[in-house]
Amino acid sequence: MRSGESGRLVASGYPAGPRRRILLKDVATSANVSGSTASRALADDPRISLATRLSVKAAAAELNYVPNAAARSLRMKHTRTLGLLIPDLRDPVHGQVASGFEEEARRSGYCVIMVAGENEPARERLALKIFAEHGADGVAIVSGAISPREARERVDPERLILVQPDHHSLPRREGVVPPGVILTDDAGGLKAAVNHLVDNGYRRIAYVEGGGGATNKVRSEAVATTLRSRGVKTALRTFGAGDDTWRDPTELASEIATDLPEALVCYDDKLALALMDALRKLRIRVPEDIGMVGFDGIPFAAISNPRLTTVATPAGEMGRLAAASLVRTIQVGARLEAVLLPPDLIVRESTRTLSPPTRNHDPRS
Amino acid sequence: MRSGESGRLVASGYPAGPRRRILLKDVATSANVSGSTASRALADDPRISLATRLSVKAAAAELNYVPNAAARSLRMKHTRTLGLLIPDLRDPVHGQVASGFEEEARRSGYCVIMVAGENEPARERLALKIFAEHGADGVAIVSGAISPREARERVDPERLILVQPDHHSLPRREGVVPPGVILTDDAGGLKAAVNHLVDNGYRRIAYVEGGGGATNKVRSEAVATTLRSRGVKTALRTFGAGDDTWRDPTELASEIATDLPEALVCYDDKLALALMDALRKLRIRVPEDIGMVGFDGIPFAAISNPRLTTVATPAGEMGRLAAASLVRTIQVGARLEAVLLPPDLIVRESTRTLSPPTRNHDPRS
DNA sequence: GGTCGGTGCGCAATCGGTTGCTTTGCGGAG
DNA sequence: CTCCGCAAAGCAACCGATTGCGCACCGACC
Repeated sequence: MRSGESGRLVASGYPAGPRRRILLKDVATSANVSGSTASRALADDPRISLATRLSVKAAAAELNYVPNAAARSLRMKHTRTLGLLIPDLRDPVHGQVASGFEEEARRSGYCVIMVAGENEPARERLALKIFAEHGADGVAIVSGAISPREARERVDPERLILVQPDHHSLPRREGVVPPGVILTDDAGGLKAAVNHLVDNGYRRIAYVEGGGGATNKVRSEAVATTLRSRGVKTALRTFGAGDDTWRDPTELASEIATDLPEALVCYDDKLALALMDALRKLRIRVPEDIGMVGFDGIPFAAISNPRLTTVATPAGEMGRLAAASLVRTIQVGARLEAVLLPPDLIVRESTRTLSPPTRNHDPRS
Repeated sequence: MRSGESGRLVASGYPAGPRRRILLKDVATSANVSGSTASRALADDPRISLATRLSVKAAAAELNYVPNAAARSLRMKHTRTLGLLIPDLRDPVHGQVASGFEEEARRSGYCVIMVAGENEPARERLALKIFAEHGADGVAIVSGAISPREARERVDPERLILVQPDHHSLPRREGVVPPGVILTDDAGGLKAAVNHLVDNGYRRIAYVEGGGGATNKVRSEAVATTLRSRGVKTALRTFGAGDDTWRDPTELASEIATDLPEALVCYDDKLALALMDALRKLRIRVPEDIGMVGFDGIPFAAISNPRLTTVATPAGEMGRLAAASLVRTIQVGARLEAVLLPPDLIVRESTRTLSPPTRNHDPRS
């Protein structure tokens, strides 16, 4: 804001009115150099003298120059853009993933195109095509409905990463995780959860299903396996449709109420929370009448009444990791590693403990 | 999948390996026409004969042609891209807005670049610059930290829309809403909430602040005004710092507990829920000892214990509307109107009623 | 047979940066 | 005085799709 500046028109990135957008050429003219020099000056090319660089930059700032990404991308063959395909931005878990992904991408100078796939293969395929058209330098698919195989056919596998905070497309073989995948050790987390229950005297434990996907299967089996390994004789009961449909929590609750287990391990927090609400209507108290364990560690699980014991997964971290991996792959060409993140059992009020819990990870001091 | 096709290489959008990406020219060659004809054929230009159009399209499909958006944008001067600047994807309200926005944009053939501003002016300015570089055809700012004035300086106001589900940048003058803005009638919603409280015998009502922003002021004043208009003598008490900082719910709760009001109207659901949790630790029961009203209508408010009475705003709808308005402006050039959406009071368990509520909007049957 | 009119397509310019190669200019060495 | 070499900056091609303009061709009509 030096005084003495005349009323020279300064255009903004989006010129108001019919004013023409400022081009590199305008900057060049204003700095008395050619377009190529201006380009190199802005890129700090050592072949351009410092004085020239400075004056070009000054001119650019003065004119409020905004480069045209389309033109640059056309020539450069990259867009500094990442595609993020995610089922539902309203879901707390997916919101966390998206947030972490965007944050990390932004930190690395990438911007992200987000599209919601809504768990519909057709939409997901369309999204992937959009990413291709826009030349996304990398793509992350969060809990995709299409198979990893198809995904890898449609997107260069080198530039693709599959993030599965709550969705395992296939039951994994023991310890084998395909490359380019980020997921959590659901089985490990659930093992800790079931151990916690058994350690505290719970015996008649049931699992409540959520959808008929592979994740549900993984979680269900993890509960069963752990129960067996602990020598709990009672056969694991499961509630749920067993198919792809989500049962109405109220209906599910009354089914459960007919022969109350001692504890319920739920597919995820959302289900657990909804179930707690439904059970309350039936005057069934948690944890007095029944124990409750969720999965995901969504924020509200920490302030529900009772506060929910849950297996918390690092959803935000998964998003961040995905973006970071993609960027690294793009920039140094290193192949994406598979990552298996450990979840964390957070013991709260929805399960009673015989003695005070040895570890309480609840971040709410 | 006709038989007889030889093993011709079919490239995908992202060719695996070193295979070159398919260009329009390749399609043209394959269909024995020029590039210009191919372009026109794919655009269904009537000047191209039907037969040619068909054969070009067949070739494009066969080769799995994916147009280069950068090249197209460069020439066409538009990108079919919308920019969405939003504070935090993890927040349930913002997630709803983002979800609605993306969905509607997608329906109209636009894709959206999302960036989180984290309530920091510097990040928001950067985001706006990114949108400009990428040539976003329209921009929506959700609850921006920068002033509407500055926003309109940085983005062509014709292409900008301000969405304020939970953030009023300025206390509005009576009934005057600036153009290009979508917001909710907070005052009206809160009026209904306070009326509900007064109608049901609540008198000593307090407001709990959330941050020191203009929204907080609007809401606080709406409560006060309604209280006065109902002839409730008790002066409105408010809890909160009065400045930009959010108080710790536990701390807030103990302050409230020293002289318990009959009901608390909270800045938003998140605060109300956190407060309910904190009050529970102090053995204060809702609604027996104190009534609770939230604001926003986030999903979890419907299954909290007790279920929260709240002023629900149509966050998803605001997002959808923003995208739709932007698209309409872009396509037909109509100036954006201002929209004031009515919120909806949902009476649940956190406020006791003298008689059964006349209307119960709780969607959970 | 020549010209007119219309249909169907192709040539080449264009969008706005980036970059390989070349040109300019200047100081110092021969 | 000429030549060499290097530093600094410009020319022009290029990225891939779109589009104004013009050309070729064909049947029809005078």
